[in-house]
Amino acid sequence: MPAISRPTSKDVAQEAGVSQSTVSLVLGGKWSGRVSPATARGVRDAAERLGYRPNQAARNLRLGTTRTVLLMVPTLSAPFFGPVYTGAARVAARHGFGVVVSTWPDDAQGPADSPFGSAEAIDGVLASSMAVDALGRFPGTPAVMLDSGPDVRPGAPVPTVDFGVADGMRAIAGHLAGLGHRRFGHVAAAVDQWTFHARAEALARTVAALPGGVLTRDTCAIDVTSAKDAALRLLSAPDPPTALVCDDDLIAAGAYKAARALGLDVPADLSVTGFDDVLLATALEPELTTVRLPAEELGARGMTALLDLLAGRRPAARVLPGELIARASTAPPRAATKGV
Amino acid sequence: MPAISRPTSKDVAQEAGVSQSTVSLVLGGKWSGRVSPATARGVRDAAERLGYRPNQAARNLRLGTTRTVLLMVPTLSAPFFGPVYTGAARVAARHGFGVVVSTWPDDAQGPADSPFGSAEAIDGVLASSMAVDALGRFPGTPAVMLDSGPDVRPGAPVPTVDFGVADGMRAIAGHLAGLGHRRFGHVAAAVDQWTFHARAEALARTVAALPGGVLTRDTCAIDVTSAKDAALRLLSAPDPPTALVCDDDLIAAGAYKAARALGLDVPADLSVTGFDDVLLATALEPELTTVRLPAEELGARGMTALLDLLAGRRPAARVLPGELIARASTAPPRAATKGV
DNA sequence: CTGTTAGCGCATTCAC
DNA sequence: GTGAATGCGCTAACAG
Repeated sequence: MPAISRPTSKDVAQEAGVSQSTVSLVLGGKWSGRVSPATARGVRDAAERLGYRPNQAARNLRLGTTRTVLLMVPTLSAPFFGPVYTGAARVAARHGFGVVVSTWPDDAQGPADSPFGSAEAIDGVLASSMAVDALGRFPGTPAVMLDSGPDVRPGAPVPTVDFGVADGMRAIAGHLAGLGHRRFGHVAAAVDQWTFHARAEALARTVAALPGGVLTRDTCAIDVTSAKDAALRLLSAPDPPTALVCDDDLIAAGAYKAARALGLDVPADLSVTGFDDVLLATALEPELTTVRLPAEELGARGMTALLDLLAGRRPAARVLPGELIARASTAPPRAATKGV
Repeated sequence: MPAISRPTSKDVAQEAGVSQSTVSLVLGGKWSGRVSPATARGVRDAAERLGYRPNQAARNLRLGTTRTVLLMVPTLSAPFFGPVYTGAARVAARHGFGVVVSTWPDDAQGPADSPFGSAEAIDGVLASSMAVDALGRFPGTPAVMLDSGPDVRPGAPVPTVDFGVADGMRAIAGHLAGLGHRRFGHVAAAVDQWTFHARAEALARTVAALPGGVLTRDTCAIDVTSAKDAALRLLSAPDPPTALVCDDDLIAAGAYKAARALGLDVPADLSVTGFDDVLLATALEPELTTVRLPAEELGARGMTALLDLLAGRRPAARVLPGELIARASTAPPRAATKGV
């Protein structure tokens, strides 16, 4: 006795008194002029009556495609990835594709990490903010890397879409320098991702090129408490920085807290900048000067590239510029104001 | 001439000079005492050489299970769902299951909304923060509803896991009342979800039961600007509230902004409370009094319930208590302090 | 217009 | 110990 197995197209065919292929045609929506309206109607009714739902696994096997792509992100707890998904899903939907998300390395550091890799049947993968070798889980699967830096490996590189973080960081430093700042503190994220390395390097170069420019640096995890501590260390140095350049908006929130703990006013006594322009940036007081990264466009462009790849085209690498958003957390340093 | 089709187990068999079933046994890890070590080794080598990856669609079809469940959430842009995923993925991994995420209604409001519903082959669905009829997309699929309120439909209801939001709201109101507040303003989320209806009702009842209690109410979208406007309206009334109870931490951030715009100090002139206890709560200044909702545990319990369901057991509905986290955004009202 | 047939790639019986 | 045969549910040729 079979258990509560779901009805198959065969069952529908039997119920409707037709053959399986007719069912497939009707339910597949391609019966124009091939099946009589009456029969089609009967098939639909039978399917409805039985509560028939096609078996996706069988469909996928037969078709050789799932019209589904996987978006791999390092974590879902960072607000940054929501828009990336939205952008990707939007263009995917336009092409009849679906998007599912998964995290890697697994948010779930359970003892029994999935033994067989991903059980997903997918047509391609979009990997955001991770090293290229993350694709090792999906050898042979068409892939596009997002926010992971250019693929420098020889041979056939994976297409990439990145932000112009170096330019963004230069814009921040230029903005601050224009305000009169010379002593910068970099509150850097202690995260081994391309984007943070690129930010650090761009800032270092820019400050080095600035006459009288001085840069100190401390690192922290991307959370408020850790960021506050790092900012505190930077600010406690003799001859402390007049501007704190933070790798992330959340880190900037920690810098705010450090400033308050030391009785410093932002921006009068200390300028603070963030990066990413997430919701938090305008929730803070004063509102944060930061670099807006077009996260949704990253997802959209990435998906476009992946669909191109699936269609046999080779998309070119792309860089999406960031945009400096000057708000209320930056101002001329006290010394400079005094000096003028 | 076939294109770049991936190698199949048949190819591996040929390469290794054995039969398909031997390949399946070896790669499936169940060859103990059925295949000679030498043969097994040969198979592994051949698979490696060819870069063989089993076809998941075929595997899923044959096995009748995908060991994958879908987590459906309304949006990925809200910080709340990251932990839910983490909790769900953790217990899923422990049972050899994977979790993929999808949003619904689609974040991607593209013109061509996915015509065939989800193309995913899944064993079950975990639906968070949505109405029961969202499950209409997956009729017959085992499902558990999260943070969606009890399933009041007769018959075989869907198992649910919820937060004790009513108790949480009562705790907030009680805390504020204990501080001496009597005039409350509810900055409510204009979102048609069970959790917000429950919050509104609990607050209304509690204030109504409070001698001298007065409640005004305004609604907004869950974003800073909209929340600020709503708070401003509440605060501009004659005889304004001394405490603003916000439906969400982000809304509380908007309330902070409204207070500052009116020259009111939080908490001296105005107490503000949030809900959820997301990262933002401690990024704000002063840190926010709020109710912590165990989001990760919601995911974990939900997945446990779903796995029970898949195993043929019927999990009981569960309610996870919230916890009042009193921080620096609440204090006695001026009038009360003066009165003492 | 409709039914019959074949096979997608895999895991699993059952012979040998 | 290993190979041949079978069928999961579906779609797309091809007959009729």
